[in-house]
Amino acid sequence: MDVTIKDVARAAGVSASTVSRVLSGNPKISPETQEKVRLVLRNLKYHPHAGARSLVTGSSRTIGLVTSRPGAETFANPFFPEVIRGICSVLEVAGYNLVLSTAQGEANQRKSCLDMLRSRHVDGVILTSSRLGDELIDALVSEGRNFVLIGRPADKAGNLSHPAVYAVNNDNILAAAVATAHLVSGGHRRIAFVTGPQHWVYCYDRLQGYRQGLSQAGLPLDPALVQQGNITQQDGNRAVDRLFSLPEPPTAILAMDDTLALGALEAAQRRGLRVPADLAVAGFNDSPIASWTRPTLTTVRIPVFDLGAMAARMLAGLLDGTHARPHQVILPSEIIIRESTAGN
Amino acid sequence: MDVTIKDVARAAGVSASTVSRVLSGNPKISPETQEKVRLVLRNLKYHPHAGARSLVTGSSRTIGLVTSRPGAETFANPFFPEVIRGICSVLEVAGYNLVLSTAQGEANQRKSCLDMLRSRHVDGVILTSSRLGDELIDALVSEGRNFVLIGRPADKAGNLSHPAVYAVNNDNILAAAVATAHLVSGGHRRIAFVTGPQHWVYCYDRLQGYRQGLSQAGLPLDPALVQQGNITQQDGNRAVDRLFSLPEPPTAILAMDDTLALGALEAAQRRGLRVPADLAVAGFNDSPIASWTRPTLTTVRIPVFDLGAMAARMLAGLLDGTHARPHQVILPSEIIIRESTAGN
DNA sequence: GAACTCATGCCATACGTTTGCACAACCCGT
DNA sequence: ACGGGTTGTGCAAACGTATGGCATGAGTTC
Repeated sequence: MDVTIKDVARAAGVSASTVSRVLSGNPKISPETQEKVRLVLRNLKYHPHAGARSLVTGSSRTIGLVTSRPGAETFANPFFPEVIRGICSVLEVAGYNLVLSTAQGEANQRKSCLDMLRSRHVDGVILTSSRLGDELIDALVSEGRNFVLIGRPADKAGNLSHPAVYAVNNDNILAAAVATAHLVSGGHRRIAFVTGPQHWVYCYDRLQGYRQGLSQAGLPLDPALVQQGNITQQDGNRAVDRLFSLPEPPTAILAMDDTLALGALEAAQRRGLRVPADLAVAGFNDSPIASWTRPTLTTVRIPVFDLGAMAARMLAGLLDGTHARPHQVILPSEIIIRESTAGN
Repeated sequence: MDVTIKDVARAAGVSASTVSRVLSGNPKISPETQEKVRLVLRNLKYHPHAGARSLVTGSSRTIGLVTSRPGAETFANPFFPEVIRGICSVLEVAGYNLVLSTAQGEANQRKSCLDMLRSRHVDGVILTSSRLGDELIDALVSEGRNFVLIGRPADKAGNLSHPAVYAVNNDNILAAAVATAHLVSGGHRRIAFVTGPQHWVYCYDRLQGYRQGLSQAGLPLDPALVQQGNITQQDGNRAVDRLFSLPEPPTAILAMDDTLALGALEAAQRRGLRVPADLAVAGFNDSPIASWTRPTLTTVRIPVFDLGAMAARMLAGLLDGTHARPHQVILPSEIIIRESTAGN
């Protein structure tokens, strides 16, 4: 059997409570006793029982991670491992473990997340993305749970919905507007937008940014130029096919994800279009592939590692009571201009 | 406060033990009582306290994941997210949660892994890779822990070390030998091998496969043609630089990872070499980038998702006592021949 | 109607920890 | 010598759950 705090107490000739206090660094224990207990702790290779501890303290030094992005995207671009790396880099020094939800699908994930909190008693949760009118966020708020969102809490109409929710995000609207402006500055007047499911806030926001970019340039929005699908290469292909069956095809495509941009690039070249001469293409995320395509791909770089690290830092601070700071923080993104839009 | 099993018992007019037995599906409870209790469980939104449960049962329906690969590789290729996807796909239906070790560095990870088992009482562990003479494996074996290795347990000399350890792997030796044979069949006689740190078993194995491939073709092994570094693009660059400062440079390069192959490709082209005419290049892993390079990259495809799923399946079976099957399973890999070796 | 079986559900205990409270020992100033 | 404060340590209760053994009562058999 495992060695318990009582075994240590007996071996050290003190009471269990004393051992517990030594463990928790309680200053009211005399140095000699501390030494004595510490020695025994080491000799007996004592390891605290996290379950028992959480039973009485209510906390488990554990936080949950919900990766509510669609599976295809999750592994197609480096978002997922990068954000985890960022989170771990902070959590390691803060002394928390990370529990992953293994659930797939919206309803399952919502259930799984709430379960981590209610049953497994994780101290808090990080969500890696949000939906318009996200029910999980509603539930977490109404239960008063500690959590940080990577993204932005938005209602069904796309407006900021829970202003008190801790969130870390990049300004997707601005980023898409900047990318659109970049294409405009290349002389483009008919710019298409290829996007994913609009229930994802980040998809929605990037579309808003595109619209904003157009209107700032005084360009009309042609609904036929907005192509929506899932976030796969094949959807990128399809978008190009549809766009080029239009009476007046676009001269530039802004895709809300590199995966889509890749698909668009592929389809364009298969059609014999020269990129960027006949069609400019830009993407989002600066995935490693973006610098290997021919032509290389213009894209918006998102600080994914920092997004994760900041979220973890906020959550850890929140739990330790050391974070009274702003509820929402925006990290800067950066447009990386490469050959696929070198049309100036 | 949370609703406990006693609250349910009181509301249902039964004892706590009865509720517990209903929860665990004990057949000695009459159907009527079961219904009554189930109703109250739902009404009161009861959620079991995992900590308390693990305190008495010793198990936590949780398994740990140790990602002992170097950070650079972890996020450069899709190995990490893919293997997690595979693991989760199985664990979700088996009803386990996944705890990630957040530790970095060998010693920390070893400590963190053992800690998950001893303190957090995870029921088992999956290791995503192994070292020659891996001390973590020794420790796990000597403590009699339940774990599955993705890879192969090897001693300092590279020989199979713990034959009873559950492991799932692809045959890296064979795969590298096949890749080497492919290059040989393209007429190459001077084939270089670019590899990573030899303390990783999979690096070591792929080197063995390369040697084996050479000797099967009756070719000598020239130590100068074996370049070792870390697993980054830059190391791929450097390898080419060194290889082409040799009096007799190679006509083909086999890299043990696509990241290295990418770096090699880049450096070769910067030197004005035509690939594959002047230099053939092949990699490992079939990362998405491999089909976007010019020329596209020949590579060995590893069934990463299946590796994860199989490991999870073995571990879950092991814990439920339903797995008496083989201790070591080998999954097939496949060479994907593309332009970068189209030299026949 | 007694003895016996059997299904059903309760009691008590155990799991390993933390923590409020009590208390013993000591020091200090009077 | 005495009261009043410290300082260090132990006692015991609590956290929420699972489970072996036992009590209860109904049904069965002679």
